[in-house]
Amino acid sequence: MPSRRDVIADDLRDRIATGRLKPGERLPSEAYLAAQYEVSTPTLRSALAVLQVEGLVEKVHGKGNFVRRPLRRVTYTGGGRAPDGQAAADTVLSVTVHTTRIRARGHLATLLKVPTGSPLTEFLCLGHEGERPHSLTRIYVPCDLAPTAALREPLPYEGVTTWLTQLRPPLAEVRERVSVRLPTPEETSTLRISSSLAVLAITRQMADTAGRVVEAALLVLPGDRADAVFTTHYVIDEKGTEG
Amino acid sequence: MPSRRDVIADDLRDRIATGRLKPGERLPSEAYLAAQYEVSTPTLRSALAVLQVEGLVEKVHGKGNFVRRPLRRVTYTGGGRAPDGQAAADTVLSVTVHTTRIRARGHLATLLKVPTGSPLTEFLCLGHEGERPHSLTRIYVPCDLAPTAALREPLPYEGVTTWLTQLRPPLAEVRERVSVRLPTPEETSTLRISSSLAVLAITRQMADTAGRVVEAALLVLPGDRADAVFTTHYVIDEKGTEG
DNA sequence: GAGTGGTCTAGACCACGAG
DNA sequence: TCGTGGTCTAGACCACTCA
Repeated sequence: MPSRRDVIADDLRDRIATGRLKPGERLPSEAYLAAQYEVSTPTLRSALAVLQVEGLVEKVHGKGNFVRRPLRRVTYTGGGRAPDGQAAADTVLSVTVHTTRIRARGHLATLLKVPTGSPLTEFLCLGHEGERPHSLTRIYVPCDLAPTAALREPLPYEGVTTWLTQLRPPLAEVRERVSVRLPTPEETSTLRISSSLAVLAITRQMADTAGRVVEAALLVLPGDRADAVFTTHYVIDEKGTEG
Repeated sequence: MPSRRDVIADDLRDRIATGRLKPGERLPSEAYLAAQYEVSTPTLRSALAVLQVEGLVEKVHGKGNFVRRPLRRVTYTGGGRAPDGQAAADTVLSVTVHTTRIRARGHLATLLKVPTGSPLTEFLCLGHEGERPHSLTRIYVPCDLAPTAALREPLPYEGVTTWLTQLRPPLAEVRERVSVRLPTPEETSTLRISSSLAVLAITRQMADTAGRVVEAALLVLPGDRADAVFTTHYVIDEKGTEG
């Protein structure tokens, strides 16, 4: 038994898909649409909420509801580098918002495998595509490993990643954990997304050949336009295959 | 300015976190809670909706609202194998629901890099944890590569993965794309999840040393209890590092 | 100030589950 | 049958945007 909400959402979705409502276009007011569909405003609004979490409609308080322009998808490349061998994420405009020294505690200390209270350098990076932010990255590096220049002048994200490739001992392993969750209120405002839009959360650990964790990173990407790609190469050796 | 919905959601969340409401316990009725918080039922219900998408509360029509038991997290291991070198996902009870022959078309043909209309074998697998389903996997293999036994008697998921390790030419690359989206109505009922709970969708391509795609898989995992872990090892050679 | 969305109310009626 | 949640209504009042 389809609810009125779903019937209306389906109809509006179809109107958008067929171009009768164009990207960027403002929808009729909620009051008008409610009258058109012969439902109350809460019912119409619940239909719009469906389209909102689907990323098809954007609500702007005081202005109206708008058909969202199709978003270019953001692709995160796992393994610490992009397919062409460049450092990952170097093609996006990325802005380092903040570089600070903090002390490891709780989950962060566990991730970096350092004692609680160890000094860390935090890089807070906000990725942009034009005006819109599309990624929030918090990178943590043990202080003795961080480039000393980083604290004098903010280092861009690319700087951190390219610097990592020059490590001694060299980088040996990247471990990335991907999960889905709702954004925190802070992430909601920073990324300018709806609080009901799930995000792709990636926790990255990078270790050198000595087994030391040289970087831990927490990445947050909007779920409606983010992909993460991981490529594993099998190496043939004398005893079989290895991931 | 915190809305009443958020105030109520925060309070109930706290009651659950501190154990004043225990896992599995039934909440007071919505009418009772609405009276207790001095709000109308729609307002109270919107607060419960918040907790529902957070996975803290489960609504059961005709019975009541229940505190969800903490779910064991499901970890998908990328790269085609689990950390111990075993085939991935071999520790979960996995059930092959269906094995069929279909023909490649659209996105699937692109994924497998075969012409439209090519015969494929589809393995439809449902992973379980006890009574609850926790993963839906659709595996596609070109028919000439699929074990002929597979069509006589259903092959379990483990069978497919172990069989892949014995390929000639051997497996050379696994490429996995992770994204977030809302479940389709079919996935909602198969996985028994809310239609508003985002899922982790993984598209996997496996190629042999000749570059032929020997398997494409579409995995769907509930976002509230699924993680995916990817590990990349850097191999040191004479000219530098390689992912 | 006019028009928009954001929130909330106090009910109504229906569908489901258990006794 | 009774209590539960599911859906919906008709309207109120507030907050934001823009002329």
